[in-house]
Amino acid sequence: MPALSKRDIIVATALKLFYRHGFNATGVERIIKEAGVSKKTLYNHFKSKDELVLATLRQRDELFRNNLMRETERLGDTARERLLSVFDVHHQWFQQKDFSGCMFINAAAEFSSHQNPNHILSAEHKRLVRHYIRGLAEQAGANNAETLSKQLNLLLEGAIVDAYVSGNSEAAIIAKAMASVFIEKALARVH
Amino acid sequence: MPALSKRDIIVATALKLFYRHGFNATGVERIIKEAGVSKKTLYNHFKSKDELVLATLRQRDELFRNNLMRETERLGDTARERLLSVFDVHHQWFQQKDFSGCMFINAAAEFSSHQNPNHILSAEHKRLVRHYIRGLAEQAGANNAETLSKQLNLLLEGAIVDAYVSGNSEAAIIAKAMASVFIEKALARVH
DNA sequence: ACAAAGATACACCGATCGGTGTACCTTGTC
DNA sequence: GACAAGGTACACCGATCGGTGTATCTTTGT
Repeated sequence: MPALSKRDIIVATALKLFYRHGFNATGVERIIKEAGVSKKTLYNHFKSKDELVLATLRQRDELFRNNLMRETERLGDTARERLLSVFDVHHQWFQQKDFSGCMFINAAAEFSSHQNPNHILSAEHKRLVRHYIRGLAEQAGANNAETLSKQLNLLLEGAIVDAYVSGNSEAAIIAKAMASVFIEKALARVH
Repeated sequence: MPALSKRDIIVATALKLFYRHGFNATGVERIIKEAGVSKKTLYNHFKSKDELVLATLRQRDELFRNNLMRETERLGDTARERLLSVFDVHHQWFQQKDFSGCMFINAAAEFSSHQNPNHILSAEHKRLVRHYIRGLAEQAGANNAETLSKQLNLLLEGAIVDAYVSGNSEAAIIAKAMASVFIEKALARVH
């Protein structure tokens, strides 16, 4: 019994290639070649390339958020600390040599229609990340967890783009320092 | 003598299509069709599609920054005010019905290699926008114009992504409020 | 041992990709 | 009125696109 099903191999390979080279720029021929799988097998598991893209994005969302939550909780002991370690986790991410920006921002760029399932899923991913941050903000006892989560989320997005497009490897550091200002504000005792 | 040369028509048409549908997803066939121009004419002005993409991005950079500077200066009278009106200009941009995010973020997503000329030009565009902001910060007498410009730039990037991917039409408002915190800090009298 | 499931190789499909070659036609200039 | 420049239409190129059909082979459960 294989630890990885053919389907898993296909998704993992497609994920790597889509992330590295883009969606439209990656043909199914290349995916099956690198996955070591026949074209028939791919189309046995997925009705179309577009369905494969969607499955790939779903997988990425799961892997990304699981890693974000695990690492954030490893680096920070309290909810307050964790609001900041979110930025450290992003910083680590930006340093990885295969960092190619946020796959969901990239997907939104290629699938520009807001009705496109891939774009919708990208928005959903962003919503879920922000939801996690809002949870941390609530646990930390923030005055307005909703507002704080929107602020921190915006800083994260900015850092990702700056790190990727401009290659600014300290983007997360700057964003973290900015974040601390709003965290302090939101967690200050109301007097 | 035509007001617009064939070349200008081609670039303008390609700009619209690339921005709306993406680079790889837009074929030259469609461009020449909508531009009302023969394929030979296009390849008479540009050696390849990639060269057309580059020319298109250059044009976009010029148009975007000219508009940004003009509108920013129209909306704010002092340098301090203008540091904030930058966000108002972005807010207006986000409300436009043909808003499809930042063309340079989109380009970086599709041309992922940092050595790719289109990616390099995108980074250069971002650098020039930040340079403009730093100029405003200096005119306003900021303590550390370099730092402030990095902070405001990060907020702008975040707002653009949030407005586009998640369709958050108030992203610029949030970013502006956050920006004011750092502007206040940087312009406070040192005592 | 046997049959069903699933994977394989490979040929093939029409459409589209970026790009070229040819031949004609329009336009402004001297 | 001749000429060159630059435009047009259109056929065509090899390559690749996403996707399918067929026939064979390997694995799997019972």
